[in-house]
Amino acid sequence: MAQERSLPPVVQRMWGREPMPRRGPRPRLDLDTITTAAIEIADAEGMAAVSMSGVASRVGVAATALYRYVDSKEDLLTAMADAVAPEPPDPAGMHWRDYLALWTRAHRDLILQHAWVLSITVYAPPMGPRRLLWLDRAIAALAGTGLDDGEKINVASTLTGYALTDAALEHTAKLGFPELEGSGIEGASDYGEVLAEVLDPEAYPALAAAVRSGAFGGAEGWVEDADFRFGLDLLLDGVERLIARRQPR
Amino acid sequence: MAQERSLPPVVQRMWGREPMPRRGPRPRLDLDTITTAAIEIADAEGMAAVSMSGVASRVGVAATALYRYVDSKEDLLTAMADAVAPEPPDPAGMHWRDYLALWTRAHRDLILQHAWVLSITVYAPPMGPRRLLWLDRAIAALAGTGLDDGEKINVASTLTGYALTDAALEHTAKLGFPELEGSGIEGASDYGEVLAEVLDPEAYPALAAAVRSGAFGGAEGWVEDADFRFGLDLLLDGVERLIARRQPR
DNA sequence: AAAAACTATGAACGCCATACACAGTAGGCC
DNA sequence: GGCCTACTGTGTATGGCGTTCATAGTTTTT
Repeated sequence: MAQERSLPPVVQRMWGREPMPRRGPRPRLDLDTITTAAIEIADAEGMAAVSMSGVASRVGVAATALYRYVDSKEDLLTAMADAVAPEPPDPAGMHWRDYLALWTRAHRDLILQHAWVLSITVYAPPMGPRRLLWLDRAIAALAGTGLDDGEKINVASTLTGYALTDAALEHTAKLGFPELEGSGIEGASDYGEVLAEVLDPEAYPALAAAVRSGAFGGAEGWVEDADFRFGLDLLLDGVERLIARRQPR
Repeated sequence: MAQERSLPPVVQRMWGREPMPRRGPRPRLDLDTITTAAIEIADAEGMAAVSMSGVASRVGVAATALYRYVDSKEDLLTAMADAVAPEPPDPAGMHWRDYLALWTRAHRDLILQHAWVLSITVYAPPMGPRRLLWLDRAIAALAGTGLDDGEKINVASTLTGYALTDAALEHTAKLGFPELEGSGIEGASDYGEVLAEVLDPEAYPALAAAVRSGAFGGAEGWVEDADFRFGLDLLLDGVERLIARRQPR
């Protein structure tokens, strides 16, 4: 209590609490139109194309005008990361497991549709209204399972992390590896060939064997979504087992 | 086969294949000393302090000299991400579950000790010798479980992602949230208070209830590592169940 | 009508990654 | 031994970036 505790301006604006100035000209913008413009740029041209001046010119102001609404570019990025999230799916009447599977998949698809999210540190605990709504729905879905609130939050965090991980993997698997651009190596199966070329079977016995057996084969035997469902089921099995432990009937 | 397929220079250098020039002056550097210098800077002052000129002046050359060893800063970053990894723990004689728990924990601790890793896209499939060695050990630990190679790799990927997720969470929980710097909000429990202030219980019923019940309490009832072990056990339970399905005896 | 409060602007700063021409160096070859 | 050639590190330069600051302009209050 020794220190003034107030939310930073951006957080307030994220929650729609735009300060209404009593005097002076009306603001021409609000945080929403700014983040929307930034998101459009990121969607179209990638995160690298998002610059303060770029966003500013898209909304029709000078670059420096943005700093009336955002303290730094960092702020803008976190606002973007919240604003991309749509409404979460509705858990009404669904079994927790079905819902969480749907929820995690939707989360992953969301990230894949806006892959630039991966280049923001999404790991920071959510502060914005939309991501918190997702969290709320996940917790709600776990009502009646016997888990305590802390456990519910942990489950949601773990699933969020999994959605991120899988989205990132799928993204690089589809679009190729940035490091290998222009080297003729493009897909996941080529990745395997690279490994085969570089790996010393004595130093990397298990991995070399896996590569030789074609575990990175890619196209052949590829089932849409198989990898995602694999890990997801792993996690949900774990949750189910935890719930069973909490309700031993 | 239509295209020349050759590894990019950095990848070759990561694997110790430094080109030995036949003529001209001997190179004063190699990739290793460069990445070592960069890592020292990142460890001491954070990723933001890693600039080409900074790294260059630390190794005693002009900034542009680095481009003889690295095609771009991106390249340097991926080399760094590989070079921080120490030797993985030795799986000899351990049960797969014990080893993977140890492995994942070591992985997380590694990231926490070099938190700047989180600001690199670590999601790209590993190409460097050290991270691939970690992957090799995880696969090796799963020998004799009846999983096929693809499944083993998926397990390792999922655990890697979990280590990342948890490291990021723990990092921000300890050091506070960058967005809230200078606002008097510092730990995880303050985070809960912020949420309480901002959340509308009607729009966020489950989350608001969790917050009120003190699920973000932080210090009280905090057990070292509890959150990490929670998710890890979730995952390993899932793996165990999968293995049981593969070997139904 | 004047003052006060607030907005957007334009110019400027420092930093960064990177391109390019050049100077210096050292092995290969006659 | 001396030239050629390939290669390394340097210096300079460029364009872009995020951000600061003083200023001009606009609207409300008094």
